[in-house]
Amino acid sequence: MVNSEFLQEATERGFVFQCTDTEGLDAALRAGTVTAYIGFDCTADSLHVGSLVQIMILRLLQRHGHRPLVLMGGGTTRIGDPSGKDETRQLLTDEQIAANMAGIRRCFDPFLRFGDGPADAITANNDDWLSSLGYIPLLREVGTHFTVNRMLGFDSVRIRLDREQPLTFLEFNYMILQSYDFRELNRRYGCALQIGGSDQWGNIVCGIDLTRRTDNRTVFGLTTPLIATASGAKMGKSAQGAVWLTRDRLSPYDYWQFWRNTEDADVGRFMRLFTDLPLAEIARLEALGGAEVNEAKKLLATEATRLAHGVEAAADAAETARLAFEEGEAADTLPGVDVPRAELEAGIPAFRLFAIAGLAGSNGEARRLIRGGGARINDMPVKDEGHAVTVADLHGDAIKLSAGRKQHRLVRAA
RNA sequence: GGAGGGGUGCCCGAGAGGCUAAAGGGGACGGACUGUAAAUCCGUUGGCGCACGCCUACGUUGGUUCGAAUCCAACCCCCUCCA
Repeated sequence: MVNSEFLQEATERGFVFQCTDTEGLDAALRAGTVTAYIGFDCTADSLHVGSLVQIMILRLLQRHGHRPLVLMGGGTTRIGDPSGKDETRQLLTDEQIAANMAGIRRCFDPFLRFGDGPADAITANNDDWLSSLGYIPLLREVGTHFTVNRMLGFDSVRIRLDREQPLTFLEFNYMILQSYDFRELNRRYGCALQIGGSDQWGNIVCGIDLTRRTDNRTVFGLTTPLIATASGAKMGKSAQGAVWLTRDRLSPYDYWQFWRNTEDADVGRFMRLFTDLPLAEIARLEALGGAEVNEAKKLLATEATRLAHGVEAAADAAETARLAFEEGEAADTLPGVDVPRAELEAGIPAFRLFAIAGLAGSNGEARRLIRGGGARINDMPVKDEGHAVTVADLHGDAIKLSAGRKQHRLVRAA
């Protein structure tokens, strides 16, 4: 039985997969402010919804008065975490890592409050301590606490070995460095909890052991479940590709659409994980049957978009979608592209325009889209892929392009 | 260091001189049916203003051939066993 508000709500909302010591953690959470960290790889310059569970649990932690610590893996990204990957990752240059880190850091701003207060979120970069480690001193000081016997038993290692995929010695050391991180964060910030995806279990447990053995301090680990859709697909793909959290990668409108298209069976679960809506209200919405779940999906979409992009962008996205799908009108807030007026006056072949608008990845793909009957201009099906689109097609100041029933773009003359 | 096996499109995986832009599956996209859902069925799935045609692509670089993903050589990488 858990009594701390945070752990209780985290459990009810579906954030908890495993915990190293539920009672101990619960007691610590009740005793005072707990600092908890999650590490983020700097392998891309933005985060997508695959990391949203981690971000949301930090947010929940902060809502309950505890302190989130975002650890940027500036150092560990130079190694590459083998967990959950069946192939060695391409090594990144230090410049790429630095650039990625800056991009990722920005993703947290809408979700967490950073500052100097007791429950304000803070960031750290493990490159600050990992890069200056000396090999021999590290082996002597930390290496003695790890047995190869045990390391070989970890899933991240075992999976590679079983699949006969290579695991380099570089990657093999990842868990040692992550363990070092936990101990270091405990020393520097009093961090007592590491949270991570379920594939991080082994790495987290190692860190707990190391901290106990060398510092005689008790720290805790908590993992979140892997989030898949009800039909079993990995979550986080949209027609445009990955569902990024930043608007320069994916517009708030498309972000809203991603949530709007949630499968029926996932609505309740996703609302619990990805919105701040009260559990009682979610329970009510979840009970809606048949086509009524669409109301719940709209709320899910608007709430999730509000968290990532703000109230205004969320309301705009909801209204844009309402006009497009319920009134059949093209709101001028639909994502769009500008095309030089002169080109439009000269006439642009339809297939070309769909590619320019980003509704097709290449001219050829656009041609196929048109041949397949999935392309519309101003809601009129396109029959001729080479048909010249001109200023005469402007409705108001824009041309509405549609790929399929769901993807719409506006083309404006500039 | 030695012996054997292997590197194919987004992924898995077949192909073993021309019929191969490369079977099959998955994924993705489009169509039908719906509720902007799922399931199902159908279609599409390298690039190019794409009827013809040209270009790029079966680890890399060369070679043999009228013709190579397929044969040869060297190299790189991976796996297994031995040392």
